[in-house]
Amino acid sequence: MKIRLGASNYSLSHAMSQTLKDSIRLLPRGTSLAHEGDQFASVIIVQDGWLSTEKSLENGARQLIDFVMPGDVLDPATANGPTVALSVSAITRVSLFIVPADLWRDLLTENQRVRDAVEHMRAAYRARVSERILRLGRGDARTRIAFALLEFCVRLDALGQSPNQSFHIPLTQAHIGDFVGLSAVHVSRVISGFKKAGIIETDDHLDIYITDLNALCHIAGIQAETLASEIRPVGT
Amino acid sequence: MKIRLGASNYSLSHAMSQTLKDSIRLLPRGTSLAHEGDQFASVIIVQDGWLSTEKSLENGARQLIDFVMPGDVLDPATANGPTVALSVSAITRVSLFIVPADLWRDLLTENQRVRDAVEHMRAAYRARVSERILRLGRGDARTRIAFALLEFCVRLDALGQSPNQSFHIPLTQAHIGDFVGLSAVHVSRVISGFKKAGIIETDDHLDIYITDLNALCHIAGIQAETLASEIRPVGT
DNA sequence: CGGAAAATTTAACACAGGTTAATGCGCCGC
DNA sequence: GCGGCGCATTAACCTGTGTTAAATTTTCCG
Repeated sequence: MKIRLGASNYSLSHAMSQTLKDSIRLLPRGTSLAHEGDQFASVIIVQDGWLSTEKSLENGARQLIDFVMPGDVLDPATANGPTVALSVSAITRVSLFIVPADLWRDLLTENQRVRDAVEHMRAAYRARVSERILRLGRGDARTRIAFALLEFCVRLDALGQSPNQSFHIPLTQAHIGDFVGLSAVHVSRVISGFKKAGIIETDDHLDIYITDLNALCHIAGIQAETLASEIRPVGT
Repeated sequence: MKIRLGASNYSLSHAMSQTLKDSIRLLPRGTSLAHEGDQFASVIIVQDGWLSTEKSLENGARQLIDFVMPGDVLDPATANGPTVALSVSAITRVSLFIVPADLWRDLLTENQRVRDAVEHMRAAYRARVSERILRLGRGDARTRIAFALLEFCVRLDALGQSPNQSFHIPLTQAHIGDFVGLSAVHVSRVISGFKKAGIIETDDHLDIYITDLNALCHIAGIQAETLASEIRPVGT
């Protein structure tokens, strides 16, 4: 059996394949996989579709922590073993592996190539999150949204889903707001502004086409090359 | 030789000890270890003192991404190999190991116990960062600062440096502002408010004593128990 | 096709927190 | 003991974004 990690597929040992067969799942859009505070001692490996991870404040305000895309590994463990700190749900229909923690540990132990791939993806995750924290803490609304769009573009590009800066994101503007810490209303204002300034165009819902990449990078506060090389789940 | 990871010390093989001897450093406060964009292919293991990791926007606004405390491992790698995405500097005098990436990989490969300890610390890191992103995106100033104080308290407690909610942090209010995405002026306003409300007391610079833990947890939007168990680098 | 529900857009108003600047305070070096 | 400097505090004013609500457009589904 093959498993997708990052942009590559990995063959597994026969024994591991047998064990993992049972952990394949196909879930409809909207499925909730875990809630903050749940016990959940597994790792999720997305093969197709998007998941979101999110947390909420007591007043109900929601913050999306990350999107989990095809090839990504989500390990929701905290320092407190099986208790998870975030909620996980399916933004689109997804296919994924749900791999029990001990099995995952075995897999990492037995397969150096997988271990290296996972290390690489984690480095990409940390870099991505650092960029996002910077803009959440210090960027204004335009900076945050511009960066989010560029992040989608780069990550989808690595999946071959963003031919020349045009790509689809399965999100509402409310999702984007919850991701960058803004109200949905303000997201609308900012995106309208980008359209009027000729920086992006949209079809339909959120089929986005970046018409002025340099302007968007400038607003986001990053150079196009830097972005791709730091953040992208696959080497160069 | 022994090395501190999390709250425990680990003995290394003789060969590894010999190799690591050369990587011990003792650096004065203010030393800069790496800058955004540098090439830096090593992992840093702090034995004593605090490091900060930070990033800046083009307009100069600074955001602290994390504090690296004794026993913590900092791996600044991005998806792009040796190019780092953040700046690292010494907030206090620090003693640390600077371990070249390939050596670090060998260490993880050869020593399962170290690997498990590192996994555990990373899970703690991810949980901590998720909590912080939530408050950066959706919390107001009081929530963010209350949470930061609690985070310090819990992390220092795990190091035995926070006897009954009183602890020292080697930071200015400007540091705190850069950490939680607020101006130094507003940090002052909020902290004064906490003092007047009888929630915390301070000596000197930033020797903090949490006098009303429940109130602070309530403002931060977290239960005291949850906080400790998720975030803390050492098991329960 | 039609009607309801969801998502977006726009406008008006409110306020949390930024900015600037002035003041105070403690510490250090000489 | 004195001057200087970094840090904290306080006040006055301003602005970016939230909130609410209403109008419009799109999507969904029978």
